[in-house]
Order: sequence, then C-alpha cells, then structure tokens
Amino acid sequence: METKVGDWEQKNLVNELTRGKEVARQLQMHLNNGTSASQETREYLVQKILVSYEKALSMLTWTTSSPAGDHLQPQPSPGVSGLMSESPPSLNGSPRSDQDSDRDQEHRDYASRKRKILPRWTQQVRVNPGMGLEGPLDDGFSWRKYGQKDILGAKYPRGYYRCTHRNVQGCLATKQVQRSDEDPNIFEITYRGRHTCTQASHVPSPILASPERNQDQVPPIELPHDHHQQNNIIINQQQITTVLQDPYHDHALSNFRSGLKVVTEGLDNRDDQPSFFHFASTSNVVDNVKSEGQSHGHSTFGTNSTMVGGFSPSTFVSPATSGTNYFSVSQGAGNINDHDQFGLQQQHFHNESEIAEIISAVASSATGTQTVGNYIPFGSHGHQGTSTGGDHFDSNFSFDNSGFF
DNA sequence: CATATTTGACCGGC
DNA sequence: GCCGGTCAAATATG
Repeated sequence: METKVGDWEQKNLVNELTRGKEVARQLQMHLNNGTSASQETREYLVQKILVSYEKALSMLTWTTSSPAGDHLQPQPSPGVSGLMSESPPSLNGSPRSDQDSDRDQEHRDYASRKRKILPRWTQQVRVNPGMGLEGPLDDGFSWRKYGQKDILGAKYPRGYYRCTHRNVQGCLATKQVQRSDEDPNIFEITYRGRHTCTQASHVPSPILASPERNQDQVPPIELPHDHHQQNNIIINQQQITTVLQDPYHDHALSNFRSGLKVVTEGLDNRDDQPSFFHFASTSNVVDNVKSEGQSHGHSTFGTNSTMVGGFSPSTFVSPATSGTNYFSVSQGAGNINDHDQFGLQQQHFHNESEIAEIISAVASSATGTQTVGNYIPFGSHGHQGTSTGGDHFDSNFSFDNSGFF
C-alpha cells in the first residue's frame, strides 16, 4: 500500500522540479525580452511553475526519502523510514507515549491516525488588493469545504477543505485556510496530506479553458526571483470563500504591483494553533516553544522554510537573510481569469509522524496574542455566519457582504 | 436533479 | 470541560 516510497516518487519529484525549472527559464526569457510574451503566456508559465512546485512539495512532504540530486532533503518521511520530522518534540518532557487506546471506532480511529501521519505544510498567501478575492481561488485542486470554525484567540474563522475526490478516489488531502488578522490580505493555508487523486496530476489547461469551472485554473501568480538558489515560493490559492470576504477594509484595488515580503515565521505546533507570521522585524508572538531543533535542514527549500518540528524561537524571522525577501509580482493584472493575483510565500513544512503527534502543549502559551482581527464569516446566503463550531462564541456581526450595497 | 456550502452536533485529545 | 477538527443534515446554487 502506500507505505512504500517508491523510486518513482523520487523520479517524479525530480521530474517535476526539472519541469518547473524549465518553465521558469522560459518565463525568464520572456520577461527579459519584454514583450515577447503576452500576459497570458506569462501567466500560464507561472502557473505551470507553481503547479510543479506544488507537486514537488507534495511529494516531498509525503515521502521524503532522499532527494535526488537536488538539494532537498527536508523532511523525513512519515511513516517510512527515517523520519524525524518535525514535530516530535516532546513538549515538556512529557512523555508521549500515551496510550492510545484503541479508539474503537474504525473510522474515527482511522481518521485520527491519519491526522497524525499526514504531512503538513503551511503557506501564506497574500492577495493583492484589488482583486476580487471573493472568488474561489484555486490552487489547481478541487476542494470541498467541510467545515468552518473559529479558533480561540483568532478572530477569523478557519475554513476546512478536503479534496473533492475523497470519496471516490480516497484522496486524503485537506487544507485549512485561515485569514490573518492583521492583514486581511494574507491567508495562511495549511495543507495536509498529498493528493492522490488523478486530478492532481494534471496540469491545468492553458488559458483558454472554459470558464465554466472555476476550479481548474489558477490565476494568480507571482514570481520569485530567486537569488540564491532556491527560494521557494509557492503560490496557491484556494477557495477561501468564506474567509475571504472581508469588506471591512476593503481596499479597493490599489495597485497591482506588490511587493511581497516573505514572512517568516515559525510555527508550529500542533494542529491547531494558528500562529504564524510576522513581519520581519517583529518578532513576537510566537510562542515559545522549545527549541529543539531537530533536524532541520536548512537547505531545503528556502531559507527558512523548513523548520520542522522544533521551532526555535528565533527562527522566525530570520534576520537578514531570510527575513524578508521581496518578490515582485509584477503582474499586471488582467489575466486570464480576471481575478487576482496573489503573492505568496511559503513557509514551513511540517511532517508528522506518529510519534510526533503529541505536541501540544505549547500552543497554548503563546496564544493569544496574535490573532485578532476581524472577519466575518459569511456566506452569501444568509444564515448566520458564525462559526461552525457552534460551541459558543459567536460573533455576531452580521454584515453582509460587501458585495453590493 | 446533482453538487457544493453552510452550520450545528459530535468526537477525540488535552 | 475546553478546543479544534470532522461529520452530516439541511440548504443553496447551477
């Protein structure tokens, strides 16, 4: 079953990266030439690059094993062999062993187990103002929203999405989208699990695609300039439907160009904490956590990207080097889908192994601080929007969308 | 009519 | 008991 990491994975990885590299090169040419390519073309290229990165990342997080010749050896793999992933720290020394009793319920068990095992990585996506974010963003995969909940301490609700093909193909990939409280333009997207569905492997069609579906194309873009060698930037978009709408601040579009900075942060922790980014000079919030660094490689992807498990407090922001990178997204704007562009940054990966599952305590500590923001969930339909959880806490802001007034 | 969201309830871990 | 994550019924949308 799935446990083996095949070579093919590696092969695919290399393949994917190579492809991305090629495309990037093409794009570079076009950019240098100035106008040789139309925007659509550029967009398309970017899209391809992104797709390649995505896939590659997925493969990595999923398996790990040894990288081929490139440089990546980030994560250990989960159940496979080595694994040290990131999260195993034992929090305060607490023993992790826990007994798991058996959770009898099959699927519950399964579910929980799966949760522990699946690789996890987070990306931050920045949306540029002016775009219509409302739409579904896509990262090339189709997602179905299955829940929304407010997180303690965070102002915006977190949206839960799973692959549409889950039932059919058994694709376990899921993602969580959380909007940053401070910048409504930033969304933190945490992916878990890799897509096993077929669709994942396809590359979206070129620009012409029919408009009917919204899921296929990916409009956004961004370009990384890597200076060093690898920064990885990945762009994803997602459907943040609910999460997205936030009118309260609405910026009208201001410009397209955007300089994105990469934010770094550290983060980590278990499943639930929302911690994330801070701009470079700020450090803060993040919790304390222990610093254990386990194995983290630096080279992985970018500068900071990998921190796995043990986060060190200082990591977050990396000082000079990684701290801030600016990417310019130049995009003009119009694109294929007419949507928006995002800039995004990638940040961390997490891998979890069974062992690691415990990490938890930490989270709470930091807490609090960050989050706050406002957001209002809502759909357009009219129900109340609060968070799903229902537990309590509701926010009642009823606002409607700003769509039109 | 089929599919995608919404949203409260439920579950399991701490 | 709290909290985050998921399920599933109800609803909305195309």
